[in-house]
Amino acid sequence: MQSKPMAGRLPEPPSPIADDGDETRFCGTCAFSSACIAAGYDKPELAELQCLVEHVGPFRAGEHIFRTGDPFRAIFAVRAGTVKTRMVDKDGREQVLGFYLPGEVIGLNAIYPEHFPCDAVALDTAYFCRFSFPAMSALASRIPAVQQHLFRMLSKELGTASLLAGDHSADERVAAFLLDLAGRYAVRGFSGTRFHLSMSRGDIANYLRLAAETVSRVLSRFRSQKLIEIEGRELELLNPKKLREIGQALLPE
Amino acid sequence: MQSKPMAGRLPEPPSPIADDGDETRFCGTCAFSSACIAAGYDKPELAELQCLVEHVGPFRAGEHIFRTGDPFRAIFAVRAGTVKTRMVDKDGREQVLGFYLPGEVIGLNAIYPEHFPCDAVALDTAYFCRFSFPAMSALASRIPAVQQHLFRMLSKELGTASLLAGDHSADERVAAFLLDLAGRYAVRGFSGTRFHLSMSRGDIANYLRLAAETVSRVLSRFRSQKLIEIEGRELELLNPKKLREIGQALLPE
DNA sequence: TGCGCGACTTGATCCGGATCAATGCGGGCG
DNA sequence: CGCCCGCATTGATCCGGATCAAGTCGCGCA
Repeated sequence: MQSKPMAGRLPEPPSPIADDGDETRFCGTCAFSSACIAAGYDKPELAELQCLVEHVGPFRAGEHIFRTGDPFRAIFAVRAGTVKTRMVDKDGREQVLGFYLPGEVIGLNAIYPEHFPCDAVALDTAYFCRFSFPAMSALASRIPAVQQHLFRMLSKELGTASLLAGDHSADERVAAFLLDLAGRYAVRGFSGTRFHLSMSRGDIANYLRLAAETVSRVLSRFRSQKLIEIEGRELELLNPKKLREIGQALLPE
Repeated sequence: MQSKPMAGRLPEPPSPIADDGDETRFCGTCAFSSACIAAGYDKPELAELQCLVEHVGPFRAGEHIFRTGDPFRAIFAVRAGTVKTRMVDKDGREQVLGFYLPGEVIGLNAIYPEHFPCDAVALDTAYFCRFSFPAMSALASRIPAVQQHLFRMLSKELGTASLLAGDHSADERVAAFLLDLAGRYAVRGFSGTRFHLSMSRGDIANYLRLAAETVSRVLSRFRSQKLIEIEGRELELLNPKKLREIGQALLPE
């Protein structure tokens, strides 16, 4: 499915990894980092956060991090790689709910049902930090910053869910999708103009409620209009300004 | 505070009201009720919950409870009436995000941005319980049940956001919408087969990403198929089983 | 009482994107 | 090496729902 870390043919950009490799500190780009900072790196609370986190992985492309119906015990921060979440209805039709990049968190939508309501599937080789949720809750009770951080992550995800709402044209959706990805890479410190699409055209289409052929056509047209350069899954945004005009109805502000 | 719902008697059909009128206890059907019960009705903590809640209203149809950009200070539980939330993009196009019935909570998606990302508009005469969020957070830190309840409400809303995802036919969407409303009324103790649609066809259509004409046509067809009886905004589900078959792809399980 | 307006219904036509189909491409594997 | 399979691109056709257009109903208000 996806080319292995084998550095071969193309001079790929370095694979984004959100791990500074320093065990005594917490990933600087992780979604939890601000909670950690607020708690204070030097305080004993941070040590507790360290205690309840567990590094898991690698998962290979196509492997499940969790499956629909699994009992909810933990949330996961993506340390490296990319994940899609999806629901499969009883007719077997897949519905992609979202893509998650290094530093982002999956599993929050399982708190209420207490079971995962969707699958999480690795799109390439992926590593995670696993946070026991009971321990996390307990910690949140004692450290307001941690509680606040959980509230904010949940609330934030509520906001992004409504991003793909609305009846918008294929052009708008694709442009907004590319800019959304770009922005999320940029905020984690990666390039916001050149990156690798870990997901297939089919996954993008499914996520955007389009047909794979439509996504392919729109990308081709964007390329012929010099808005992007794309070869396979390697993408470069040539004219983000114009893309933003196209996708503005779907983008924040 | 505690302004009693002024006896401005409505000549309307029995409007669902989530307020038992007992000042010393909390609305039995409210979304917060389980948190209160967990805290224990007799314990002093409940008194604190009582303190931080403020009854507001009435709001007349069309009035705003909050507007896009308002600073976030509180969340609101619907005590009576119905609310829609909506975003308006810069072209002035409206996007309905959801409808909220008595006992449900609005404003959770404003925690992260710290400003309301959408408008909340009363669809009929509506009353609310207003919960100061800073006070609520503080209380959550001391009462695990309250914290857990907030987590669950947030997580639950994440789940419902994905209800209208997916590319589904107009029939599926409308059937699922009616059953969703029915289920939400039923869980609050109201009739799950006969109820009033507080929102216009246009609002329903906007929410479901359809045209108003399409919604009208589907409802007419459902009626001719004896699946529902509908007159104006008064609705009765005649064949929920069949509706469930139609809307199954969009419904939980 | 009659007017005017907004909500709703129903019919006719149009179009964006889905679907069907053919081809190219690369990679894994026997 | 050659086969096969899944992903991607591109072209041709089709269809569900949007849009345009009329007409009805109900209600607030002068």
